Amino acid sequence: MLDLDTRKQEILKAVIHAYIHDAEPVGSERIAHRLRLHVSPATIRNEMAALEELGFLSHPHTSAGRVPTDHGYRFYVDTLVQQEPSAQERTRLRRFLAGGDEPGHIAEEVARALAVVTEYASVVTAPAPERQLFQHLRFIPLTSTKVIAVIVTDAGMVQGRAFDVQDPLEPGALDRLSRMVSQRLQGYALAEITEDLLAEMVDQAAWQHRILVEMLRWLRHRAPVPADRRVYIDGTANILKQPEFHDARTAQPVLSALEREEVLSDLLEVALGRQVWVTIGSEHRHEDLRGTTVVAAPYQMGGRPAGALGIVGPTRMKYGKVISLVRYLAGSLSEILTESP
Amino acid sequence: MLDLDTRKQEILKAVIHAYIHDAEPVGSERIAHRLRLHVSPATIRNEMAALEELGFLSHPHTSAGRVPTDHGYRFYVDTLVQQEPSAQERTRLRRFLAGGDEPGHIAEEVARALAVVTEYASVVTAPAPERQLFQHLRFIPLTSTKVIAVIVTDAGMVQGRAFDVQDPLEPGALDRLSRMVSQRLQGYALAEITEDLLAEMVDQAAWQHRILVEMLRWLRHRAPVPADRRVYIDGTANILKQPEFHDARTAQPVLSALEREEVLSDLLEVALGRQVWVTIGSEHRHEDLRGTTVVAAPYQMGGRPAGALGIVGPTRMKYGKVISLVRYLAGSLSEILTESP
DNA sequence: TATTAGCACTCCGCACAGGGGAGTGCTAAG
DNA sequence: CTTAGCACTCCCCTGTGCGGAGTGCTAATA
Repeated sequence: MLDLDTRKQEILKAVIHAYIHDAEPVGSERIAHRLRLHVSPATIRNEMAALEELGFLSHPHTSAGRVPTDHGYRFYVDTLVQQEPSAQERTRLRRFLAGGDEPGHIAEEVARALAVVTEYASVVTAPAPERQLFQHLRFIPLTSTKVIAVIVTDAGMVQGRAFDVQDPLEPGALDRLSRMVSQRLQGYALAEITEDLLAEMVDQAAWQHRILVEMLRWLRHRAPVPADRRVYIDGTANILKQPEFHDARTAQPVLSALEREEVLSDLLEVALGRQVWVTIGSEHRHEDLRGTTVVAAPYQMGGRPAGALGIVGPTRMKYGKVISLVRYLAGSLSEILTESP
Repeated sequence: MLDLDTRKQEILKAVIHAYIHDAEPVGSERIAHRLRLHVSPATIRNEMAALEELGFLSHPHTSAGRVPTDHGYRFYVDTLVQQEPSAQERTRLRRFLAGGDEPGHIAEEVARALAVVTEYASVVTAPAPERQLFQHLRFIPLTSTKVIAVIVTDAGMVQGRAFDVQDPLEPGALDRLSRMVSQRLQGYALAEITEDLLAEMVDQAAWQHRILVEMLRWLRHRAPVPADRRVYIDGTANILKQPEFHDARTAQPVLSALEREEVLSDLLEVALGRQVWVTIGSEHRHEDLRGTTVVAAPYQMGGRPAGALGIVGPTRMKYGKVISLVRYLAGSLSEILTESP
């Protein structure tokens, strides 16, 4: 099943290209014309019938042309597609990325850029803070019973939060505590800071037990803190431009799904171990997305996995362009994040 | 033009209610039935013709029923609509609001709640940090040439950022600087911290000139900083459920517009001075939103204006429900934000 | 003068039929 | 194995006709 002869491959590719191009079932004649093979439409028809038998193409009705199946697209992306982003797209993306000054917003910038360039929807996770390295902690006394804890990571991220302490604290003690914790946690990834690690310190400074415990909980459950593991999405309205989603009742479930953050995280998560990952139509775990294809790629920060970015579009997607673009952008982003902060 | 006799008002109201209910042009017979007035359809027809003359109703074609115009809706919301949220909706909203723990995410929670309850799209600005009061600043030395500045506001918001300093600094000097700036700026709203204010301090500590200037720029242009003046939107997919947006080509421009943050800010900005503000169809400045109605209301934090929230739906909107809901929620949010932090 | 019954008229929406066209699958010949 | 020829299928478009909803007008009524 996996070894199609060259001509079948060529024909499948041609059908897919034609269908991607104008969203209409393609007939044998178009293919015969398009492929500069010296074969007649009848031959093409035979081959197409075979491809249908194999599950790569399908038939809306008797006298219609062929349409690729998810299976066909899968074969296509696995073995047939290969393309680099054009120089034009590269510079366009570069310019987009260069524009962003505030590093906290890089994920949004990337999402916008992807959406504009591809004309599909784009999804980007912000660099995951759990992977960043702890660098510094400082307790700042606010009132006699209120303390602000501020954490700085190696990527320059600053996060803070207020804590209540039961006993009045003198500033000197807080400074000592700050220094102690800072030294102890130096170099750990945020995700690695566990209860045990803090427990050690509690021994040395019993009276601060409560604040340390609360801080730990903050560090770990900080889950929804601004600009955190948030997922940014942009260009969802682009989906409505696709003819397969011209009927709102088809598009509605898709857009609804894309409003749910867990769904988006799921989409990107599968890409984590790989270079680029494509999920096509029925391969989706989430039912409402069965009409779409997602192309996703992870990016790094200082060599460590930091997040992922992707594209959501119709299964009839410009795979060549999108895959190379996503790969390229993930690479660029990794570079930028590794150099700058 | 503004003094419609009572019967015309009743009829207009009935037409609008019927049309809101099932999105189809409404005829004289339906109204005659609905209104328990002892009048015949013919009389209703005469009245409706008059209302059309006055610009409150219109006619898709000769033999169709009547449809409200934007003008008709305007009159309706200005003088005819009045409704309080049902007890059921109140508790439902309360529960939603109670669920949120992290205060940084209140805007998102509210957006979600509004979208779920109304089944339209919702827009919420996060509490604007410019309005919060400066409470504390602390410089934290990272390396000999890198310093983190952390600001704490009265609302408990903590924001930080790294600065490069040209000359190596000793910690004692930084602490003194922290204390000095903290004292000086105490009680100012973030937006009130101007160049002049910092300039004073520069005299007293000439060598820190650069860091103060940079900090000022940070404070003022912090514009796109996480969880900032950001606008959250949710439930955009709900718009596709409305029959008037069943054609994707109608919905696409609307959803595209709602992806642009400036547009959303504009929508909410008009509400700022008022209690609730309704923008109907053609009243919109932004062309792509001419088919929609926006209901928006501002909310306060500790008595000071902090942000706004709103609903975007079709002009054929459940005005009674939505207006009261938005008003109610803005009030609740003000309370919550004023009590808790 | 306001209301109403009656009625002609308009126009939408739908069902139906028929023709053209695109594209297939089969068969038989090269 | 390829291909020309051909019958066949089914979509889609167009035109037609009809029922129904709803209007606007007119004339009669309270």
